[in-house]
Amino acid sequence: MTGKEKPDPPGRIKIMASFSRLMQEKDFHSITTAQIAKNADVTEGLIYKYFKDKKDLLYQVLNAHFQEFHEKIKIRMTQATSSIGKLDLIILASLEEYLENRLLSKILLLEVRNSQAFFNSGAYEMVTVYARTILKIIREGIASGEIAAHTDPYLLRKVIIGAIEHACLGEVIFGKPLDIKKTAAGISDIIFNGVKP
Amino acid sequence: MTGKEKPDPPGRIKIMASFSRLMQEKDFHSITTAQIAKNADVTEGLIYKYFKDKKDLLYQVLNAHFQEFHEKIKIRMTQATSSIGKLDLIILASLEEYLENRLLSKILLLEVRNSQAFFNSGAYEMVTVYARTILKIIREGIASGEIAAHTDPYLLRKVIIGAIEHACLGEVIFGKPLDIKKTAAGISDIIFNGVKP
Amino acid sequence: MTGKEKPDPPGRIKIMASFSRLMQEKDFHSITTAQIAKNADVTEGLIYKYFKDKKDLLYQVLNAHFQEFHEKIKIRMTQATSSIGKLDLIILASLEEYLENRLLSKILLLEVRNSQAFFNSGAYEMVTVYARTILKIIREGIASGEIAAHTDPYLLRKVIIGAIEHACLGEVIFGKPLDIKKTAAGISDIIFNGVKP
Amino acid sequence: MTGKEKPDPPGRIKIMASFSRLMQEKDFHSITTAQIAKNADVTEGLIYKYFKDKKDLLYQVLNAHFQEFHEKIKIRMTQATSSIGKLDLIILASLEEYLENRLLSKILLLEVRNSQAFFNSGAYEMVTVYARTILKIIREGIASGEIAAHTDPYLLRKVIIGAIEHACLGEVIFGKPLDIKKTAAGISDIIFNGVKP
DNA sequence: CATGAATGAGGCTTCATTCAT
DNA sequence: GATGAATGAAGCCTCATTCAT
Repeated sequence: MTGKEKPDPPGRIKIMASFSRLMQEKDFHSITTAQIAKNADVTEGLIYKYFKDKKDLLYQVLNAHFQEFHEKIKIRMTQATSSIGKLDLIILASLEEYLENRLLSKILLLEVRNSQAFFNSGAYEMVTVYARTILKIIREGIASGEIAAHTDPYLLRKVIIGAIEHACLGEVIFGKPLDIKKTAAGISDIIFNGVKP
Repeated sequence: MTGKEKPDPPGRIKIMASFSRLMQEKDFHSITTAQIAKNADVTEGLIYKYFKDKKDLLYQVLNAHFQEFHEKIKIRMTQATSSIGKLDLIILASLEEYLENRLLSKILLLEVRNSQAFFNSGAYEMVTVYARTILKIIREGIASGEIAAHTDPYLLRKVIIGAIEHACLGEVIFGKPLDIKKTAAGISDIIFNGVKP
Repeated sequence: MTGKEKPDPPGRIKIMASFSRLMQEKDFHSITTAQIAKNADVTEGLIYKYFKDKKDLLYQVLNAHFQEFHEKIKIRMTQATSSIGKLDLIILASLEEYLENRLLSKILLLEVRNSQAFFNSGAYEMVTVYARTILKIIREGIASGEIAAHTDPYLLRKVIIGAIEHACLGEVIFGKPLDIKKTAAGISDIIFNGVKP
Repeated sequence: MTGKEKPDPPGRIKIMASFSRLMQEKDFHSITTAQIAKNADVTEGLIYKYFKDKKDLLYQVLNAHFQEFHEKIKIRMTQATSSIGKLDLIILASLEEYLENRLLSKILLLEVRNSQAFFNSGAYEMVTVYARTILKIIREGIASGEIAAHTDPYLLRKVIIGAIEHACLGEVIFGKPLDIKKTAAGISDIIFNGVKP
């Protein structure tokens, strides 16, 4: 009983939806406030009633999408018991989400890196939550002996996230289809078993 | 015998140098032609004598830097005999180059991904040459038995490049220092030996 | 018998108070209806229930403050008998009021002059009442022989008001402190006795 | 022979002229960059090639006009020998200039006071030069015994400038004609001889 | 080989104001 | 008596780009 949280005004919703739609097609810089407004069937001015900035709009939308993403990841992870199992699941789920939720992945893979500001924004926090989750699992794996003791957890995380993101790049940029299951399994195999015969 | 290659006119050189300098500090979108010109001690108009447009300037500069980069990589690779040894060297050399040549890495990691146009540009060719080099080595490794036969070469390449790029991200964006040798060795270890104990 | 004057509704009062407060800090143009409303803990819409527009709000507030101002001046003037005594008092009282009532002086010295509209507004009437009071006293002084017969009353008024206002400018704009008594006495001395030895 | 100072580009000149013209009719805030450009038969963008800001444009124009003003004042002052004679001339010349050069007086009397920024701008320097000139003459007058020893020079300056400015206000705002010679003489008489009979 | 004056399109943002509830 | 969602007009400014000289 948190009390009735008054729903967002229609204008706000329409603006966020419009922006989400546009982000699917173009990059942030190429989207103009005029387009956002027109697409939302709203006046440009209204954007600034609900968002400080065009950038603020990006962050808010990103936030909403990421929230969902992280929620799903967490739920799935309960299905695994071993640490490596969990990481497997994260790799799979991340790939799935990245590809399913093109908007999110575009923002994460392409836009966001450009702007110092982003990393100082609250939006970046979310990303780190995701990253911390991975780190935690790695440490558990090391503690439990599943992962070799001498492994640098930060570096392993870098390899995992790097592999995931790079694997999606082609899809995101060129729309090349990707066999998610196979890719996830392949990444896991390489990272956990190594490529030596 | 290409004949005497007439040297670039001073204006052209100054413009490229100026742009390179600016790219070290800011992102492409934030650099204005006015700044480029001022920084080069040249008039804005001159830029358009030598470059079709601002993007063309980016590609040309990128090209110049990448050429160097790839040259170095190739030279180093001669120092290794085994395929895995070569990949080790590539990982190390790439990290080194990325971090040493901030301009190049910034373009590669941040700018370039944003622009569809880039991938259709000649500039992207260069990147693929690098990627193909890696792929070739992987295939040699599989053929020679150094790398497990069931390995998907494309995926392995993705993991390698993903790991390298992600490892550099923090440095590039935040300026966090990175122990190159240790990082390179760690990545190699994870990918080639796996993280299982 | 104007009957019971129904008290102003709370919203109206809050809005005027809010606007007064804001005028203390910023100039009219820099104050937005949004700020006024927020500061008054009221919605923007309500402003337009009680005031025709933003300018109307200014005039109404100015009016209220000026009324007070003029009231005080009139009361004080009863304490003097000679015309020059009265003018002395006006100079002193005006300085006092200007400095005490920063809002009023800011409006009078800075805002109001900018707007043709103001001078066509009812608000300007008030100012002229003040000016007429001064003129009347000057004429009385000339009639009674206290002031040299050849003095142009309009011009003398200009000198008096000009001196007062300019003397306050520094304080109003920069917040430079001002010794009121000394300043008033000095102005009186200069104007009434001249500066020749 | 300071060398040929290259003349201002036509665009710059047209913009300043256009702005000067517009300032004659409206106040700063009501003048839009669009109007300035149209009136100058130039594109809006060009304004920002030559001026940092709309405000910068104001200052530059003010500067040009004030320079002239001060030049004239200085020349005239050489015609008087006594300090009071010089002040007489300043009063007369200032009135003349204010009324002749409506643009300057408008800026000085109306616009400029509104903006804190102005007083921190280089433009304000000029005004203080004028003010300092007056102060210097007053002090000379006191030293030479022309002006009563007990006179506060700052205050006297305030009275003089205040009288001049206030005397012009009506003309500037309403276009009421003003007999300059008579007004100047009247002000001088009041201030130097006092109004007592 | 290079200049420098000028353009034009459009971007983001602000704000007073209205109106249904 | 008051709210709050929404408007629309316009403002300032930026920038890549062109072209005559």
